[in-house]
Amino acid sequence: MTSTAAASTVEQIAAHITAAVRAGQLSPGQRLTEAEFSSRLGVSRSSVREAFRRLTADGLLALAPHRGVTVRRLTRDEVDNLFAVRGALEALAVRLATPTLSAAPARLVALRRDLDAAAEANDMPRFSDLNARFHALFTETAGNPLLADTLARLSNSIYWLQFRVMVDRRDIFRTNHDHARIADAVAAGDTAGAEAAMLAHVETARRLVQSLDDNHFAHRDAQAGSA
Amino acid sequence: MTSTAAASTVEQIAAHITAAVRAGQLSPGQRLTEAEFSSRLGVSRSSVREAFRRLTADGLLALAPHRGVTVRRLTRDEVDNLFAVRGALEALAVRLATPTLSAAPARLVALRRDLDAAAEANDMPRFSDLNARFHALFTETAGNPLLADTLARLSNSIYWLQFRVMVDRRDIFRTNHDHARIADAVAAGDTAGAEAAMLAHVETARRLVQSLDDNHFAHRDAQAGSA
DNA sequence: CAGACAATATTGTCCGACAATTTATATGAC
DNA sequence: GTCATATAAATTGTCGGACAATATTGTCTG
Repeated sequence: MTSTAAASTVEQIAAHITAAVRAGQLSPGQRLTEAEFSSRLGVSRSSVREAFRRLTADGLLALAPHRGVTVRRLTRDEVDNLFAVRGALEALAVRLATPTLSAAPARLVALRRDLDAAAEANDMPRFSDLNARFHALFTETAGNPLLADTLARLSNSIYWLQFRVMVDRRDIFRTNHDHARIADAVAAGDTAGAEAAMLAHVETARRLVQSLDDNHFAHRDAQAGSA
Repeated sequence: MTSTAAASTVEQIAAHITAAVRAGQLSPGQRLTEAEFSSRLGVSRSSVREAFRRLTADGLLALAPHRGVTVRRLTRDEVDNLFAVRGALEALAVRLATPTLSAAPARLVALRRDLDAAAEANDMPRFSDLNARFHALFTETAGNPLLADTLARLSNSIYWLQFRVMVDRRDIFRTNHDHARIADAVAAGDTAGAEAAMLAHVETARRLVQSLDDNHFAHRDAQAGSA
C-alpha cells in the first residue's frame, strides 16, 4: 500500500484503476471489461482479470459472475451495514491508540490545527485529505495491521462518496466539531470518552451519506460479499 | 457460501482445498503449488491460480510473491490482533441480534441445551460444531451480511486451531459457561450484559489459543494482509 | 407491443510458451 | 568440513490465442 518497490504488472493495473476511480474518471456502477483495459494498457487479459479480482476483494469493484465487474456502488442498506461495522472498528482503533497518543500528542494537535484551518478556509479537498489522515493516525497507532486492513477495505467501498458529501459549510463544521471532541478526549487519556466521540462521529458521517440523493446508491440486490 | 448451484471450476477447486484444510489433509504452513493441483484435479493452472487468490482473500491461504501460497499460519501477535478485531465484531453482532433473539429465543435455548449435552458427554467434535452454530446464530440474526462476511474471513484464518484447542475437559466447561452467560443475557434482553459476556468469551478463546505450544504458530514476519 | 429467435459481445476455462524469480544443487576456496 | 559462489532446476508471473458457456443486444414475427 505504501510500497515504492518495482510493482508487478497486476499491481500497476490495480493502481491505475484505483487512481482512475479516485479521480472520478470511472463512475460508480460503470462496467469495466477485460478486453478494453487489456488493449488500453497494453497488458494481457490474464493480468487485467487478476487485477479485477484483487480490487474486488479490496472492496473497490463488484463482481457479478459472467457479467464482469463494475465500480462498486452500495445500496442504502449496505451503507448502513458498512457504517455499523466501521463504527465498531474505529472505536476499537481509538481505544487502542489513546494511551500512546495521549502520551505523545504532537501529531494529533498538529492535525487538529490543520483541520481547523482547512475548515475555516472552507478548503474541501484539503479538509478531506486531512480527515483521512486523522483517521489513519488512530488506525496506525493502534498497532493492529489486520484492523487497519479491514478498515481500509471498508473505505474503498464508499470512496466514491467522500467528495459528494459535505457540500454544505455547516457539514464541515459539524464534522470538525466531532474531530475536536475526539482529539480532546484522546489527549486527556479518556478512552471511554474518545470511543463515544468516535461513534458519534461515524454516525454523523453515516447521516451525511444517507442524506444524499437516491441516484448515488444502488438498488435492490445485495451484491456479492467476498467470503 | 450456501449455494448448491452448479459450481464453476474455480469454486470447485476452492471448495476442495477448503475441505482438505478443514480435514487436516493440508497442514498450516504447507506450500501448495499450482502445477500439482492442476494435474491432480485435472484442471488448468489458470483456474488453480484463481482459486488460490480467492482463498487468500478469504484468509485461508497466505500468498508470498514469487513463492506461491501456503496454508495460512499466524504469529502470536497476529492471533492477538485477530481476536481484538473479532471481539469488537462479535460484540456488535450480539448487540444487533439481542432484541430479535430475546423476542423469539427458540433456537437459542435449543442450541444451549445441545451445547450442555455435548459438554457433558465430552463430545468435542459435536461441541465444536455447535459452538460454530452458536456464533452463527448471532451473526445471521444481526442482519448485516458485511459483518457476517468479515467475521467469516477471520474464522478462516484461524480455523486450523479450532480442534487443537480445548483438549482439556475443563476448557470445554469454561467455554460452555461463557455461552450460558451470553445466552442468559440475550434471552433477558440485556444488550450491554450480552456484549460484555461475549467479549469475555472471546478473551477466553484467545487465552486458550495462546496457551498452545510455539510450534502451532508462525514466527517473525508479518505476512501479507490483503488491502 | 410482446415474445421468440438469432447475432453479438463478454466472461470462464483451457493450453502452451517463455521471462523473472526463487529454491535447490553442485562447485570451489579457505 | 564449512562457507560462499556459481550453476541448474523448479515455480511463479505474464503473455497470446483459442474456444465453450453465458449474457446482452438486435431482429423478426404474430
